[in-house]
Amino acid sequence: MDHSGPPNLTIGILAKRTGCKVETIRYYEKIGVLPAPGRSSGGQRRYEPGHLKRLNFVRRARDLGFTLADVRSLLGFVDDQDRSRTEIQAIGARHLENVRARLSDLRAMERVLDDMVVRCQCGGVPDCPIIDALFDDDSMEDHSQ
Amino acid sequence: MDHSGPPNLTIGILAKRTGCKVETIRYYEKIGVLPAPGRSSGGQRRYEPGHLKRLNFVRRARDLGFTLADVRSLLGFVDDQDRSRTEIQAIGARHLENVRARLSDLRAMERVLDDMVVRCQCGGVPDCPIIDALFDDDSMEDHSQ
DNA sequence: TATAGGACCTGTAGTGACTATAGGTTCAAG
DNA sequence: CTTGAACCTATAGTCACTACAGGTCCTATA
Repeated sequence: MDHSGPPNLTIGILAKRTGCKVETIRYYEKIGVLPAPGRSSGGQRRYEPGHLKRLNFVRRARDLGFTLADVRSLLGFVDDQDRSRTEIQAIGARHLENVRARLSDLRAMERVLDDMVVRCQCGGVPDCPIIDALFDDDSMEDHSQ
Repeated sequence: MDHSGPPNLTIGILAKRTGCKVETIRYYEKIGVLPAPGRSSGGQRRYEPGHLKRLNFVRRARDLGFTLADVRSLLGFVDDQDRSRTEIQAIGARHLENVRARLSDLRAMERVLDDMVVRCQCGGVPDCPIIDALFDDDSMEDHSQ
């Protein structure tokens, strides 16, 4: 009748709830991003709600393209609330810049690729605009920036 | 007075001309993307203009985000001109789709990050919108799409 | 209670596309 | 002939996982 006991969060359930793979969870534990949980008598991992919350944080940050190093920093702020909060903004802003740089690269790629694919009604390699675009010097000289 | 001899393209010059690092060029040779050049009497690589052209192709394709596997395929078309040219377009089109998917992911990231950073005038971790956004469930539920 | 089979365990190796390092050799200018 | 930059090979490291091998545990059903 006592169902207030431990929620018996196995690694598989945690995986399902967070969208992480089981191996990834073990990997996060190994590299110290997720604290080691308790174990069952047979040695299997048994998690608590805090783990779920933290893993969701990690997954979400990763989805946003933060590196694991960034994630570690961000978790540092969570774990040690006394650290400067402006650093949090700095990480966010720095990452936003990264994302915007990648965006502009990708937009340039899209433009060139679209051009290539649309123009490609080629009758063979010697006249293929895709191949040509890659061999010739003009098309991509500085898409970065 | 004979300056029609071999252009003495060393690996360093090739690197400078293509924007590749020396190590990357040796790596491309090892994995078979760039053919092994001749050697000097002392065993150093001496390239010919064809290598420069091919390496430029590889670098440009990589810049456009093609994988090395794609590059290998594309070079296959160059090396064996009898293969179906529709495959070239297929590779281009498939890659364009990839690029567009990455673009839409990045745009979603940008939106969320910008939001986070702009709103972050936080006075500490407990109220930091960046940290909150990562802990709470709502903000990012499906940016992929 | 026995058993089947899914979930779990550890440890290691592989992925992609390089990059870095160590420890040595060659080349070309002065 | 010497100096030092550029080259050589081979190996290990990077990031963020992913996959595999070879085993153990847990639990639902017969």
